[in-house]
Amino acid sequence: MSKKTVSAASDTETRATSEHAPDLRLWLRTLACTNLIENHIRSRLRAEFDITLPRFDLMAQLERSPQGLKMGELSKRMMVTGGNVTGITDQLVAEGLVVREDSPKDRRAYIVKLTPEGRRSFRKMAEAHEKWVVELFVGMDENQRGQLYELLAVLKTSAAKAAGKK
Amino acid sequence: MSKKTVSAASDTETRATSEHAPDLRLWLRTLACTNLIENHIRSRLRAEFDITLPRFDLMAQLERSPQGLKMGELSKRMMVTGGNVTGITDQLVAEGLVVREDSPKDRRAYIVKLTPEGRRSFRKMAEAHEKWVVELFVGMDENQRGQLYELLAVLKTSAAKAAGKK
DNA sequence: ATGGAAATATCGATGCCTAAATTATCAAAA
DNA sequence: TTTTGATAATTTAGGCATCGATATTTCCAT
Repeated sequence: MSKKTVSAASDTETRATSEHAPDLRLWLRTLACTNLIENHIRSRLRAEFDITLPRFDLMAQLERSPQGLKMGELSKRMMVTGGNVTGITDQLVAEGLVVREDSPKDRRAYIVKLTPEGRRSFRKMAEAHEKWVVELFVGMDENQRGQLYELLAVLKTSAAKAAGKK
Repeated sequence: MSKKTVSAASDTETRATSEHAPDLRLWLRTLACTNLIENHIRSRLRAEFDITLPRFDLMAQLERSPQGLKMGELSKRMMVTGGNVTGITDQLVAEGLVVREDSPKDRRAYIVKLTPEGRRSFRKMAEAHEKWVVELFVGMDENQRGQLYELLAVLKTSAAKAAGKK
């Protein structure tokens, strides 16, 4: 009867099987959605602004903290390791988009800030970025978006708790 | 009145500002959830089985396609580039967990399959993996999980459409 | 004060990931 | 045939990401 896998799946979710726990299927679907959107945004950022997603993300954090952030704060907020932040910051410094200033309070720490050019550059990109995101969610109605937002809050709490206590 | 940012945010979602479009906040929350869960699973896979998440994912694809998969099919299903699949497969071959067989139909292509050891090894890991996922979702009730699952289907369709054309 | 634990950032090794170029094969048309 | 174009996989170069180790500095209990 050749079920002939609907093929051309192109999708992480295909990892799920009917025997799998519903939670697993739910997780794989979540992952598939995120990858789809993230990959799309990543390639558009590259194509249209010649910037990488991690650099954009770091700049976004600084945009909303005009007083600047310490490396460790960036690391926490971006949910990546400290060594990683060091590397991304190096690149952005080399491009003149951010600066590392010595912290007056703590000689171990730096305060990272957007440069004027960095701020200008980011604002232009952020505008386009937001438009792309809106496009990607346009197939959901107002109500669905609201529900999804609330459900993800529940999930976040659940996962943070489970992940936190080892 | 110093709202004083609830701080200790530790969260990508902090990128959102009240001025941001609701869609953007929704997207950032989605991303935060995924990162939280994915990072947790990644570190447990490493700690308990000394394997990376990408290798686990590749093996998971093969587990449910016992006839084997071509490199390109793996690439599509995992939503990563072909060059990436080449590298991950190399590692798994070196570990004796998968094999590359010549395709009888097409001399350009390989068929990748789990070895008996790979299958045995994967099944043990998958069992633990599924348990972790269940733990992470335990804070959502049955109804919420069902709703989330359906809403993500809508999102996936929406995003695939928007990302596809253009 | 001071000695030890914790915090801040960086570095080095390793592996993932992409984009672009390359090699080899296939398939279909001139 | 032989050319043409597409497809399958790899390779290369650059950047992202983790982990573990290191050097400095800070904090605190003595």
